[in-house]
Amino acid sequence: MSKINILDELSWRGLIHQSTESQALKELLVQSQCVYAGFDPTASSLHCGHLLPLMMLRRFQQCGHKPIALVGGATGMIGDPSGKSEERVLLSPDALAENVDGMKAQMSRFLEFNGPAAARLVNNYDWMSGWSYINFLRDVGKNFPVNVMLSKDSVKGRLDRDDAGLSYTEFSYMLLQAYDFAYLHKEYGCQLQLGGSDQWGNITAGIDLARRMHGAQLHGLTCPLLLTSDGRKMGKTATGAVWLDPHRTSPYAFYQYWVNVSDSDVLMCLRFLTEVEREEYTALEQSVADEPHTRTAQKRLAQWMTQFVHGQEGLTAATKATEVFFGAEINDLNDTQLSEIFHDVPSATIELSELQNGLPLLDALAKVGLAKSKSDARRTIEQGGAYVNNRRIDAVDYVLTPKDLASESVIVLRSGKKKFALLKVNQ
RNA sequence: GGGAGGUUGCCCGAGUGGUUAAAGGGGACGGACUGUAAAUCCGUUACUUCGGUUACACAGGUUCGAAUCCUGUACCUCCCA
Repeated sequence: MSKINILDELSWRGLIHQSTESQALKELLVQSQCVYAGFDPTASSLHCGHLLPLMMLRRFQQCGHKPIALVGGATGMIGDPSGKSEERVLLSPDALAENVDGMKAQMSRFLEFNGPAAARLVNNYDWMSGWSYINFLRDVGKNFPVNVMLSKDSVKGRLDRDDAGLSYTEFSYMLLQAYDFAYLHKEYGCQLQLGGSDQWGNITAGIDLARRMHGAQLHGLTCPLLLTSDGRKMGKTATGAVWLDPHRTSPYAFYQYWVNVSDSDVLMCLRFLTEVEREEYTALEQSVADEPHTRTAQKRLAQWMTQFVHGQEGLTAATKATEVFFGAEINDLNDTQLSEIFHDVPSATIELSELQNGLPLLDALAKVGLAKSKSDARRTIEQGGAYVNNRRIDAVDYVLTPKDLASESVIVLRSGKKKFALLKVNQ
Protein backbone atom coordinates (compact mmCIF):
# COMPACT_ATOMS: atom_id res chain seq x y z
CA MET A 1 0.00 0.00 0.00
CA SER A 2 1.47 3.24 -1.12
CA LYS A 3 1.92 6.00 1.38
CA ILE A 4 1.73 8.85 -1.08
CA ASN A 5 -0.78 11.51 -0.37
CA ILE A 6 -3.87 11.12 -2.45
CA LEU A 7 -4.38 14.84 -2.93
CA ASP A 8 -0.85 15.30 -4.26
CA GLU A 9 -1.40 12.42 -6.62
CA LEU A 10 -4.70 13.81 -7.88
CA SER A 11 -3.29 17.25 -8.10
CA TRP A 12 -0.40 16.52 -10.45
CA ARG A 13 -2.72 14.50 -12.60
CA GLY A 14 -5.04 17.47 -12.86
CA LEU A 15 -7.88 15.48 -11.40
CA ILE A 16 -9.12 18.03 -8.92
CA HIS A 17 -11.74 20.27 -10.37
CA GLN A 18 -13.50 21.47 -7.27
CA SER A 19 -13.63 20.42 -3.66
CA THR A 20 -15.06 21.41 -0.36
CA GLU A 21 -12.80 23.43 1.90
CA SER A 22 -9.36 22.13 1.02
CA GLN A 23 -7.64 22.43 4.39
CA ALA A 24 -10.35 20.40 6.10
CA LEU A 25 -10.23 17.84 3.32
CA LYS A 26 -6.49 17.55 3.63
CA GLU A 27 -6.73 16.92 7.34
CA LEU A 28 -9.50 14.42 6.85
CA LEU A 29 -7.47 12.38 4.40
CA VAL A 30 -4.51 11.99 6.70
CA GLN A 31 -6.33 9.00 8.01
CA SER A 32 -7.94 6.19 6.10
CA GLN A 33 -11.39 7.30 5.02
CA CYS A 34 -14.35 5.84 3.29
CA VAL A 35 -15.10 7.48 -0.05
CA TYR A 36 -17.84 6.88 -2.56
CA ALA A 37 -18.69 7.51 -6.17
CA GLY A 38 -21.93 6.67 -7.92
CA PHE A 39 -22.55 5.09 -11.31
CA ASP A 40 -25.63 5.35 -13.43
CA PRO A 41 -26.78 1.95 -14.69
CA THR A 42 -27.60 3.15 -18.19
CA ALA A 43 -26.30 0.02 -19.88
CA SER A 44 -25.34 -3.51 -18.98
CA SER A 45 -21.67 -2.74 -19.48
CA LEU A 46 -19.39 0.00 -18.34
CA HIS A 47 -17.89 2.22 -21.00
CA CYS A 48 -14.82 4.42 -20.86
CA GLY A 49 -16.84 7.26 -19.45
CA HIS A 50 -17.23 5.27 -16.27
CA LEU A 51 -13.54 4.63 -16.07
CA LEU A 52 -12.57 8.03 -14.78
CA PRO A 53 -14.57 7.89 -11.52
CA LEU A 54 -13.70 4.24 -11.18
CA MET A 55 -10.01 5.08 -11.41
CA MET A 56 -10.58 7.80 -8.85
CA LEU A 57 -11.85 5.18 -6.42
CA ARG A 58 -8.87 2.99 -7.25
CA ARG A 59 -6.44 5.78 -6.60
CA PHE A 60 -8.03 6.45 -3.25
CA GLN A 61 -7.88 2.79 -2.44
CA GLN A 62 -4.21 2.60 -3.31
CA CYS A 63 -3.60 5.39 -0.87
CA GLY A 64 -5.28 3.41 1.84
CA HIS A 65 -8.85 4.64 1.68
CA LYS A 66 -11.89 2.43 1.51
CA PRO A 67 -13.89 2.93 -1.66
CA ILE A 68 -17.58 2.35 -2.12
CA ALA A 69 -18.83 1.98 -5.66
CA LEU A 70 -22.51 2.73 -5.75
CA VAL A 71 -24.63 1.53 -8.62
CA GLY A 72 -27.78 3.55 -8.92
CA GLY A 73 -30.49 0.94 -9.15
CA ALA A 74 -32.89 3.44 -7.62
CA THR A 75 -31.57 6.70 -9.00
CA GLY A 76 -31.37 5.10 -12.43
CA MET A 77 -35.12 4.77 -12.35
CA ILE A 78 -35.45 8.53 -12.08
CA GLY A 79 -32.70 9.92 -14.29
CA ASP A 80 -30.13 12.51 -13.38
CA PRO A 81 -30.78 15.80 -15.19
CA SER A 82 -27.16 16.93 -14.64
CA GLY A 83 -25.45 17.63 -17.90
CA LYS A 84 -28.43 16.45 -19.91
CA SER A 85 -30.24 18.80 -22.18
CA GLU A 86 -33.37 16.73 -22.46
CA GLU A 87 -35.71 14.71 -20.36
CA ARG A 88 -34.58 11.14 -20.23
CA VAL A 89 -36.55 8.14 -21.30
CA LEU A 90 -37.13 5.86 -18.36
CA LEU A 91 -35.64 2.39 -18.39
CA SER A 92 -37.77 -0.58 -17.56
CA PRO A 93 -37.14 -2.18 -14.15
CA ASP A 94 -36.00 -5.40 -15.82
CA ALA A 95 -33.49 -3.68 -18.04
CA LEU A 96 -32.28 -1.72 -15.07
CA ALA A 97 -31.73 -4.79 -12.93
CA GLU A 98 -29.77 -6.36 -15.74
CA ASN A 99 -27.65 -3.23 -16.09
CA VAL A 100 -26.94 -3.10 -12.40
CA ASP A 101 -25.76 -6.70 -12.41
CA GLY A 102 -23.62 -6.27 -15.49
CA MET A 103 -21.92 -3.17 -14.19
CA LYS A 104 -21.35 -4.60 -10.75
CA ALA A 105 -19.67 -7.65 -12.23
CA GLN A 106 -17.29 -5.51 -14.25
CA MET A 107 -16.50 -3.11 -11.47
CA SER A 108 -15.46 -5.83 -9.15
CA ARG A 109 -12.44 -6.45 -11.36
CA PHE A 110 -11.04 -3.01 -10.84
CA LEU A 111 -11.17 -2.70 -7.09
CA GLU A 112 -9.68 -4.77 -4.29
CA PHE A 113 -12.24 -6.39 -2.04
CA ASN A 114 -9.88 -7.77 0.55
CA GLY A 115 -7.43 -6.27 2.98
CA PRO A 116 -7.63 -3.25 5.23
CA ALA A 117 -8.98 -0.95 2.53
CA ALA A 118 -11.50 -3.42 1.15
CA ALA A 119 -13.89 -1.96 -1.37
CA ARG A 120 -17.63 -2.28 -1.17
CA LEU A 121 -20.18 -2.48 -3.92
CA VAL A 122 -23.64 -1.19 -3.11
CA ASN A 123 -26.92 -0.59 -4.89
CA ASN A 124 -29.04 2.29 -3.66
CA TYR A 125 -32.18 0.42 -4.59
CA ASP A 126 -31.55 -1.62 -1.45
CA TRP A 127 -32.23 1.28 0.84
CA MET A 128 -34.40 3.44 -1.37
CA SER A 129 -37.06 0.90 -2.25
CA GLY A 130 -38.42 0.72 1.27
CA TRP A 131 -39.43 4.36 1.46
CA SER A 132 -43.01 5.42 1.10
CA TYR A 133 -43.61 8.63 -0.74
CA ILE A 134 -45.14 10.31 2.29
CA ASN A 135 -42.32 9.35 4.60
CA PHE A 136 -39.68 10.39 2.14
CA LEU A 137 -41.26 13.80 1.76
CA ARG A 138 -41.51 14.22 5.53
CA ASP A 139 -38.05 12.96 6.46
CA VAL A 140 -35.95 13.94 3.48
CA GLY A 141 -37.87 16.40 1.35
CA LYS A 142 -38.43 18.71 4.28
CA ASN A 143 -34.70 19.44 4.28
CA PHE A 144 -34.60 20.79 0.76
CA PRO A 145 -35.34 24.43 0.17
CA VAL A 146 -36.80 24.72 -3.30
CA ASN A 147 -35.04 28.01 -3.96
CA VAL A 148 -31.69 26.26 -3.46
CA MET A 149 -32.74 23.41 -5.71
CA LEU A 150 -33.78 25.86 -8.39
CA SER A 151 -30.41 27.55 -8.32
CA LYS A 152 -28.49 24.36 -9.16
CA ASP A 153 -27.00 24.37 -12.62
CA SER A 154 -28.55 21.05 -13.51
CA VAL A 155 -32.00 22.49 -12.91
CA LYS A 156 -31.39 26.01 -14.08
CA GLY A 157 -29.90 24.87 -17.34
CA ARG A 158 -33.04 23.00 -18.15
CA LEU A 159 -35.47 25.67 -17.05
CA ASP A 160 -33.72 28.26 -19.17
CA ARG A 161 -34.27 26.28 -22.31
CA ASP A 162 -37.49 26.72 -24.13
CA ASP A 163 -37.22 23.54 -26.13
CA ALA A 164 -36.88 21.08 -23.29
CA GLY A 165 -38.55 21.09 -19.95
CA LEU A 166 -37.84 19.30 -16.74
CA SER A 167 -40.26 16.87 -15.20
CA TYR A 168 -41.00 16.81 -11.52
CA THR A 169 -39.40 13.39 -11.46
CA GLU A 170 -36.02 14.55 -12.69
CA PHE A 171 -36.29 17.65 -10.59
CA SER A 172 -36.46 15.38 -7.55
CA TYR A 173 -33.41 13.41 -8.57
CA MET A 174 -31.02 15.31 -6.37
CA LEU A 175 -32.94 14.34 -3.27
CA LEU A 176 -32.21 10.72 -3.95
CA GLN A 177 -28.52 11.18 -4.58
CA ALA A 178 -28.28 13.46 -1.58
CA TYR A 179 -29.93 10.85 0.54
CA ASP A 180 -27.47 8.22 -0.69
CA PHE A 181 -24.61 10.25 0.67
CA ALA A 182 -26.31 10.80 4.01
CA TYR A 183 -27.16 7.11 4.17
CA LEU A 184 -23.65 5.94 3.33
CA HIS A 185 -22.32 8.25 5.97
CA LYS A 186 -24.61 6.90 8.64
CA GLU A 187 -24.21 3.29 7.60
CA TYR A 188 -20.52 3.11 6.68
CA GLY A 189 -19.06 6.33 7.97
CA CYS A 190 -18.47 7.60 4.48
CA GLN A 191 -17.12 11.15 4.54
CA LEU A 192 -16.30 12.00 0.98
CA GLN A 193 -18.13 11.79 -2.30
CA LEU A 194 -16.32 11.82 -5.64
CA GLY A 195 -17.77 12.62 -9.01
CA GLY A 196 -17.39 14.40 -12.29
CA SER A 197 -17.64 18.16 -12.27
CA ASP A 198 -21.27 17.95 -13.35
CA GLN A 199 -22.01 16.20 -10.06
CA TRP A 200 -21.08 19.12 -7.88
CA GLY A 201 -24.67 20.19 -7.34
CA ASN A 202 -25.73 16.72 -6.30
CA ILE A 203 -22.76 16.34 -4.02
CA THR A 204 -23.35 19.58 -2.18
CA ALA A 205 -27.01 18.66 -1.90
CA GLY A 206 -25.88 15.52 -0.07
CA ILE A 207 -23.56 17.48 2.18
CA ASP A 208 -26.36 19.86 3.11
CA LEU A 209 -28.74 17.02 3.77
CA ALA A 210 -26.32 15.13 6.02
CA ARG A 211 -25.72 18.26 8.01
CA ARG A 212 -29.42 18.79 8.51
CA MET A 213 -30.30 15.19 9.22
CA HIS A 214 -27.28 14.02 11.17
CA GLY A 215 -25.33 17.15 11.97
CA ALA A 216 -22.42 15.68 10.00
CA GLN A 217 -19.81 17.64 8.07
CA LEU A 218 -19.16 15.76 4.86
CA HIS A 219 -16.87 16.53 1.94
CA GLY A 220 -16.96 16.47 -1.81
CA LEU A 221 -14.40 16.36 -4.56
CA THR A 222 -15.01 16.53 -8.28
CA CYS A 223 -12.73 15.78 -11.18
CA PRO A 224 -12.85 17.35 -14.63
CA LEU A 225 -14.95 15.70 -17.28
CA LEU A 226 -13.13 13.62 -19.83
CA LEU A 227 -13.61 15.78 -22.89
CA THR A 228 -11.66 15.82 -26.11
CA SER A 229 -9.95 19.03 -27.14
CA ASP A 230 -12.86 19.84 -29.41
CA GLY A 231 -15.29 19.53 -26.55
CA ARG A 232 -16.77 16.12 -27.19
CA LYS A 233 -17.04 13.31 -24.73
CA MET A 234 -14.02 11.07 -24.77
CA GLY A 235 -14.88 7.47 -25.52
CA LYS A 236 -17.63 8.19 -27.98
CA THR A 237 -17.19 7.04 -31.53
CA ALA A 238 -19.49 7.55 -34.44
CA THR A 239 -20.89 4.10 -33.87
CA GLY A 240 -21.34 4.50 -30.15
CA ALA A 241 -19.50 4.23 -26.89
CA VAL A 242 -16.27 2.37 -26.33
CA TRP A 243 -17.32 -0.41 -23.99
CA LEU A 244 -15.32 -2.39 -21.50
CA ASP A 245 -17.25 -5.52 -22.34
CA PRO A 246 -15.13 -7.43 -24.89
CA HIS A 247 -18.27 -8.62 -26.63
CA ARG A 248 -19.37 -5.07 -27.30
CA THR A 249 -15.98 -3.57 -28.04
CA SER A 250 -13.35 -6.11 -28.91
CA PRO A 251 -9.93 -5.82 -27.31
CA TYR A 252 -8.58 -4.96 -30.74
CA ALA A 253 -11.09 -2.15 -31.29
CA PHE A 254 -10.48 -0.98 -27.76
CA TYR A 255 -6.74 -0.88 -28.33
CA GLN A 256 -7.22 0.92 -31.62
CA TYR A 257 -9.41 3.54 -30.02
CA TRP A 258 -6.62 4.54 -27.68
CA VAL A 259 -3.85 4.32 -30.27
CA ASN A 260 -5.87 6.78 -32.32
CA VAL A 261 -6.33 9.36 -29.59
CA SER A 262 -5.14 12.69 -30.92
CA ASP A 263 -1.97 14.37 -29.73
CA SER A 264 -3.96 17.04 -28.00
CA ASP A 265 -5.81 14.52 -25.86
CA VAL A 266 -3.33 11.76 -25.22
CA LEU A 267 -1.57 13.37 -22.28
CA MET A 268 -4.82 14.06 -20.52
CA CYS A 269 -5.83 10.43 -21.00
CA LEU A 270 -2.56 9.21 -19.55
CA ARG A 271 -2.99 11.38 -16.50
CA PHE A 272 -6.70 10.77 -15.97
CA LEU A 273 -7.10 7.15 -16.86
CA THR A 274 -3.85 5.32 -16.28
CA GLU A 275 -1.54 4.71 -13.41
CA VAL A 276 1.52 5.61 -15.40
CA GLU A 277 3.71 7.35 -12.87
CA ARG A 278 4.95 10.84 -12.94
CA GLU A 279 8.46 10.11 -14.13
CA GLU A 280 7.34 8.07 -17.09
CA TYR A 281 4.60 10.56 -17.80
CA THR A 282 7.09 13.39 -18.03
CA ALA A 283 9.10 11.41 -20.56
CA LEU A 284 6.00 10.73 -22.62
CA GLU A 285 5.07 14.38 -22.48
CA GLN A 286 8.50 15.17 -23.84
CA SER A 287 8.01 12.62 -26.58
CA VAL A 288 4.74 14.16 -27.73
CA ALA A 289 6.46 17.50 -27.95
CA ASP A 290 9.69 16.39 -29.64
CA GLU A 291 8.83 13.38 -31.72
CA PRO A 292 5.05 13.17 -32.09
CA HIS A 293 5.35 10.94 -35.15
CA THR A 294 6.57 8.02 -33.05
CA ARG A 295 3.25 8.15 -31.18
CA THR A 296 4.94 6.67 -28.17
CA ALA A 297 2.40 8.20 -25.83
CA GLN A 298 -0.57 6.81 -27.75
CA LYS A 299 0.98 3.36 -27.83
CA ARG A 300 1.69 3.45 -24.14
CA LEU A 301 -1.86 4.61 -23.43
CA ALA A 302 -3.36 1.88 -25.56
CA GLN A 303 -1.11 -0.72 -24.04
CA TRP A 304 -1.89 0.32 -20.48
CA MET A 305 -5.62 0.58 -21.00
CA THR A 306 -5.97 -2.67 -22.90
CA GLN A 307 -3.96 -4.61 -20.39
CA PHE A 308 -5.90 -3.06 -17.53
CA VAL A 309 -9.30 -3.82 -18.99
CA HIS A 310 -8.70 -6.98 -21.01
CA GLY A 311 -5.64 -8.45 -19.37
CA GLN A 312 -2.38 -9.61 -20.90
CA GLU A 313 -4.24 -11.96 -23.19
CA GLY A 314 -6.40 -9.23 -24.62
CA LEU A 315 -3.42 -7.00 -25.11
CA THR A 316 -1.43 -9.66 -26.91
CA ALA A 317 -4.31 -10.39 -29.23
CA ALA A 318 -4.81 -6.71 -29.93
CA THR A 319 -1.17 -5.94 -30.71
CA LYS A 320 -0.78 -9.04 -32.82
CA ALA A 321 -3.83 -8.09 -34.84
CA THR A 322 -2.47 -4.59 -35.19
CA GLU A 323 0.81 -5.85 -36.61
CA VAL A 324 -0.92 -7.90 -39.25
CA PHE A 325 -3.54 -5.28 -40.09
CA PHE A 326 -1.06 -2.56 -40.68
CA GLY A 327 1.55 -4.79 -42.18
CA ALA A 328 2.20 -5.94 -45.70
CA GLU A 329 0.24 -8.28 -47.88
CA ILE A 330 -1.24 -11.20 -46.03
CA ASN A 331 -0.40 -14.56 -47.51
CA ASP A 332 1.77 -16.96 -45.55
CA LEU A 333 -0.48 -17.42 -42.55
CA ASN A 334 -2.63 -20.38 -41.69
CA ASP A 335 -6.26 -20.59 -40.63
CA THR A 336 -5.49 -20.89 -36.96
CA GLN A 337 -3.29 -17.83 -36.92
CA LEU A 338 -5.74 -15.80 -38.93
CA SER A 339 -8.77 -16.71 -36.94
CA GLU A 340 -6.91 -15.94 -33.75
CA ILE A 341 -5.80 -12.57 -34.98
CA PHE A 342 -9.08 -11.67 -36.59
CA HIS A 343 -11.41 -13.42 -34.21
CA ASP A 344 -13.32 -10.27 -33.38
CA VAL A 345 -13.56 -8.95 -36.91
CA PRO A 346 -16.92 -9.29 -38.67
CA SER A 347 -17.12 -12.17 -41.05
CA ALA A 348 -19.35 -14.01 -43.46
CA THR A 349 -19.21 -17.58 -44.64
CA ILE A 350 -19.64 -18.82 -48.18
CA GLU A 351 -19.56 -22.22 -49.84
CA LEU A 352 -16.41 -23.36 -51.60
CA SER A 353 -18.39 -23.80 -54.80
CA GLU A 354 -19.26 -20.10 -54.82
CA LEU A 355 -15.61 -19.23 -54.72
CA GLN A 356 -14.75 -21.77 -57.39
CA ASN A 357 -17.39 -20.26 -59.64
CA GLY A 358 -15.91 -16.86 -58.96
CA LEU A 359 -17.44 -14.45 -56.45
CA PRO A 360 -17.50 -10.80 -57.57
CA LEU A 361 -15.68 -8.60 -55.09
CA LEU A 362 -18.72 -6.31 -55.13
CA ASP A 363 -20.87 -9.04 -53.66
CA ALA A 364 -18.22 -10.08 -51.20
CA LEU A 365 -17.84 -6.56 -49.78
CA ALA A 366 -21.57 -6.21 -49.35
CA LYS A 367 -21.83 -9.67 -47.85
CA VAL A 368 -19.28 -9.16 -45.10
CA GLY A 369 -20.75 -5.78 -44.26
CA LEU A 370 -17.93 -3.54 -45.44
CA ALA A 371 -20.41 -1.92 -47.81
CA LYS A 372 -24.08 -1.15 -47.23
CA SER A 373 -25.05 -2.24 -50.71
CA LYS A 374 -23.46 -3.20 -53.96
CA SER A 375 -23.62 0.40 -55.09
CA ASP A 376 -21.71 1.32 -51.99
CA ALA A 377 -19.19 -1.43 -52.66
CA ARG A 378 -18.76 -0.16 -56.20
CA ARG A 379 -18.01 3.29 -54.89
CA THR A 380 -15.45 1.94 -52.47
CA ILE A 381 -13.61 0.10 -55.21
CA GLU A 382 -13.82 2.98 -57.68
CA GLN A 383 -12.35 5.30 -55.11
CA GLY A 384 -9.46 2.97 -54.41
CA GLY A 385 -10.53 1.88 -50.97
CA ALA A 386 -10.92 -1.86 -51.45
CA TYR A 387 -8.30 -4.37 -50.42
CA VAL A 388 -8.02 -8.13 -50.59
CA ASN A 389 -5.46 -9.51 -48.16
CA ASN A 390 -4.08 -6.00 -47.81
CA ARG A 391 -3.55 -5.63 -51.56
CA ARG A 392 -5.47 -2.82 -53.17
CA ILE A 393 -7.93 -3.82 -55.87
CA ASP A 394 -9.05 -1.15 -58.28
CA ALA A 395 -10.98 -3.24 -60.77
CA VAL A 396 -14.69 -2.94 -60.13
CA ASP A 397 -15.28 -6.27 -61.83
CA TYR A 398 -12.65 -8.16 -59.84
CA VAL A 399 -13.75 -11.69 -59.12
CA LEU A 400 -12.58 -13.65 -56.11
CA THR A 401 -11.39 -17.19 -56.73
CA PRO A 402 -9.58 -19.80 -54.64
CA LYS A 403 -6.33 -18.04 -55.60
CA ASP A 404 -7.27 -15.21 -53.28
CA LEU A 405 -7.33 -17.32 -50.15
CA ALA A 406 -4.88 -15.95 -47.61
CA SER A 407 -4.86 -19.23 -45.76
CA GLU A 408 -6.63 -22.56 -46.19
CA SER A 409 -10.10 -21.08 -46.03
CA VAL A 410 -9.99 -17.37 -45.30
CA ILE A 411 -9.89 -14.22 -47.38
CA VAL A 412 -9.17 -10.94 -45.62
CA LEU A 413 -11.18 -8.02 -46.98
CA ARG A 414 -10.61 -4.43 -46.08
CA SER A 415 -12.24 -1.12 -46.83
CA GLY A 416 -10.28 2.06 -46.37
CA LYS A 417 -7.40 2.20 -43.96
CA LYS A 418 -8.68 0.27 -41.03
CA LYS A 419 -11.95 -1.54 -41.57
CA PHE A 420 -11.52 -5.28 -41.90
CA ALA A 421 -13.75 -8.26 -42.46
CA LEU A 422 -13.21 -11.92 -43.17
CA LEU A 423 -14.71 -14.08 -45.82
CA LYS A 424 -14.64 -17.67 -44.64
CA VAL A 425 -15.08 -20.57 -46.98
CA ASN A 426 -16.98 -23.59 -45.89
CA GLN A 427 -15.26 -26.71 -47.13
C1' G B 1 -63.97 21.34 -29.15
C1' G B 2 -62.35 25.72 -32.67
C1' G B 3 -58.23 28.08 -35.42
C1' A B 4 -53.08 28.52 -37.57
C1' G B 5 -48.69 26.18 -39.07
C1' G B 6 -45.57 22.11 -39.90
C1' U B 7 -43.81 16.80 -41.55
C1' U B 8 -37.94 16.93 -47.41
C1' G B 9 -32.31 12.38 -48.01
C1' C B 10 -28.12 10.00 -41.76
C1' C B 11 -29.05 15.18 -39.32
C1' C B 12 -30.08 20.47 -40.03
C1' G B 13 -32.18 22.97 -43.93
C1' A B 14 -33.57 25.31 -49.16
C1' G B 15 -37.05 24.31 -52.69
C1' U B 16 -44.32 26.29 -54.02
C1' G B 17 -46.01 22.49 -61.33
C1' G B 18 -41.08 20.76 -65.74
C1' U B 19 -32.78 19.79 -66.88
C1' U B 20 -34.71 18.24 -58.96
C1' A B 21 -31.83 11.72 -57.37
C1' A B 22 -33.52 17.18 -55.04
C1' A B 23 -29.29 23.87 -53.34
C1' G B 24 -26.37 24.77 -48.90
C1' G B 25 -24.24 23.11 -44.28
C1' G B 26 -22.98 19.17 -40.88
C1' G B 27 -21.89 14.18 -40.42
C1' A B 28 -20.22 9.77 -42.60
C1' C B 29 -17.34 7.18 -46.19
C1' G B 30 -13.09 6.83 -49.90
C1' G B 31 -8.56 9.22 -51.60
C1' A B 32 -4.11 12.66 -51.22
C1' C B 33 -0.72 14.68 -47.55
C1' U B 34 1.11 12.62 -42.82
C1' G B 35 2.42 9.86 -37.83
C1' U B 36 -3.17 4.46 -37.80
C1' A B 37 -2.88 12.22 -35.01
C1' A B 38 -4.78 17.19 -36.04
C1' A B 39 -5.49 20.64 -39.91
C1' U B 40 -6.06 21.00 -45.14
C1' C B 41 -7.42 19.54 -50.08
C1' C B 42 -10.15 16.30 -53.65
C1' G B 43 -14.10 12.90 -54.46
C1' U B 44 -18.47 10.21 -52.86
C1' U B 45 -22.97 9.89 -49.94
C1' A B 46 -31.12 5.75 -52.85
C1' C B 47 -31.11 0.86 -55.35
C1' U B 48 -29.54 -1.61 -59.72
C1' U B 49 -28.75 -7.51 -63.58
C1' C B 50 -25.85 -0.29 -65.32
C1' G B 51 -30.94 -1.14 -69.50
C1' G B 52 -33.27 1.21 -65.72
C1' U B 53 -36.06 1.31 -60.97
C1' U B 54 -37.94 3.56 -56.54
C1' A B 55 -37.81 8.35 -53.75
C1' C B 56 -39.58 14.49 -50.51
C1' A B 57 -44.98 11.58 -43.53
C1' C B 58 -48.93 7.87 -45.52
C1' A B 59 -53.11 6.77 -49.09
C1' G B 60 -55.69 8.49 -53.16
C1' G B 61 -56.70 12.37 -57.00
C1' U B 62 -55.82 16.63 -60.79
C1' U B 63 -52.08 17.15 -64.79
C1' C B 64 -48.49 15.59 -70.75
C1' G B 65 -45.66 16.36 -66.17
C1' A B 66 -46.06 16.95 -58.78
C1' A B 67 -41.65 17.34 -53.25
C1' U B 68 -44.46 21.43 -55.22
C1' C B 69 -51.95 21.76 -56.61
C1' C B 70 -56.57 18.99 -54.39
C1' U B 71 -58.85 15.24 -50.83
C1' G B 72 -58.42 12.02 -46.79
C1' U B 73 -55.25 9.78 -42.73
C1' A B 74 -51.33 9.91 -39.04
C1' C B 75 -47.97 12.58 -36.09
C1' C B 76 -45.88 17.34 -34.21
C1' U B 77 -46.01 22.77 -32.77
C1' C B 78 -48.57 27.15 -31.51
C1' C B 79 -53.11 30.08 -30.43
C1' C B 80 -58.36 30.37 -28.60
C1' A B 81 -62.12 27.59 -25.41
